[in-house]
Amino acid sequence: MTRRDEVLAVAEAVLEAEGPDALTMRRLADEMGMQAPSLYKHVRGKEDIEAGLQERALRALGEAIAPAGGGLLELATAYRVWALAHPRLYGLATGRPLHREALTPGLETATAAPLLAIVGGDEHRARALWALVHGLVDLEIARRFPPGADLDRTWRTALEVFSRPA
Amino acid sequence: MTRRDEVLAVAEAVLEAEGPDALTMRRLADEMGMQAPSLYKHVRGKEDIEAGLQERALRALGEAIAPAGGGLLELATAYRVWALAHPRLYGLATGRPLHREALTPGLETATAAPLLAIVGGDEHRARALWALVHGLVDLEIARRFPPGADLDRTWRTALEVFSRPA
DNA sequence: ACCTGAACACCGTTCAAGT
DNA sequence: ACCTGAACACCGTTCAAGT
Repeated sequence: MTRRDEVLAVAEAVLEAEGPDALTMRRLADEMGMQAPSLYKHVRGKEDIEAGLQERALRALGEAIAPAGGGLLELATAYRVWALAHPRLYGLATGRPLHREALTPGLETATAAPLLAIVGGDEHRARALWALVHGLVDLEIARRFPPGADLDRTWRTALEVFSRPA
Repeated sequence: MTRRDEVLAVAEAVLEAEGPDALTMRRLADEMGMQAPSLYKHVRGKEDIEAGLQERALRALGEAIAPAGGGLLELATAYRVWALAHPRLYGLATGRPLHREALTPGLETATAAPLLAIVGGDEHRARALWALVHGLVDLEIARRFPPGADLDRTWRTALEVFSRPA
């Protein structure tokens, strides 16, 4: 556990518990018992922290959906459950451009592998499926569906459309 | 054109041209030839400005997709074109909770009407379609698809899945 | 190698005061 | 009714200085 990883762990906890506004350099420093300028000895800046959180998010999401049994429903459910359990982290990893240059090579592909596998290796269908699942999760996290909407049913309907054979 | 609407028009222009970080009270005041505290005579605060921008976004998006001919492809294309032309405004209106209490009554429903119509009035299918289209647009705006991805083809594939009869 | 205090150029917002 | 200057409690980041 390097000092940088400690910063990232604290950052993830603060982000998830109190939201992006609470994720400030001064707050992280405080949490680690140091002054804000000292953070820059362990981390390049706030962008660097966000890049690190994206890496952690992809890794965790990938692990969450990988062991899901072969079915589309299982995969989608695992995706949904993880995203709803880590909404801010999920948003950080999908709602803005990836810091790809800072990512462990192959991580992006590895995370997406279960999606690709379930559509038989067709990358276009995999992207369409990703968009569907991401859209559902994103709108649910942002509470953008109408207040009374039955989201379980929305998910079921959406997945039925996708599982219908070509 | 009330003074509040002037603020919103300036805010939209700044947001779309330079991104959310440029959207500051001081910048807006400057653009209008006044000091930052004076803005509070025309607008309740930054939240109020964001609520006003959401209203403008929904109205404009609704107008953009309403006249699209009956086809799913036309509707989805109009949605995509508008969103890509106003990416930050689109994000403001879909990437965070709606300030529903500040919205013109019926606007949310009116904006969604074309989506609902095209699936024959089935609200669950309408939400699934919205999630799909939103997911595609959101990931495209955030440049989250792999660098070389053929997004036109992704859209085509996604819409084919949806148009297949039940 | 790691940490500090002071500083710089910013934020959103409040408030007394002016016209 | 509208605008201002000063102020408050914040930001991210740099830098000289200490150990």
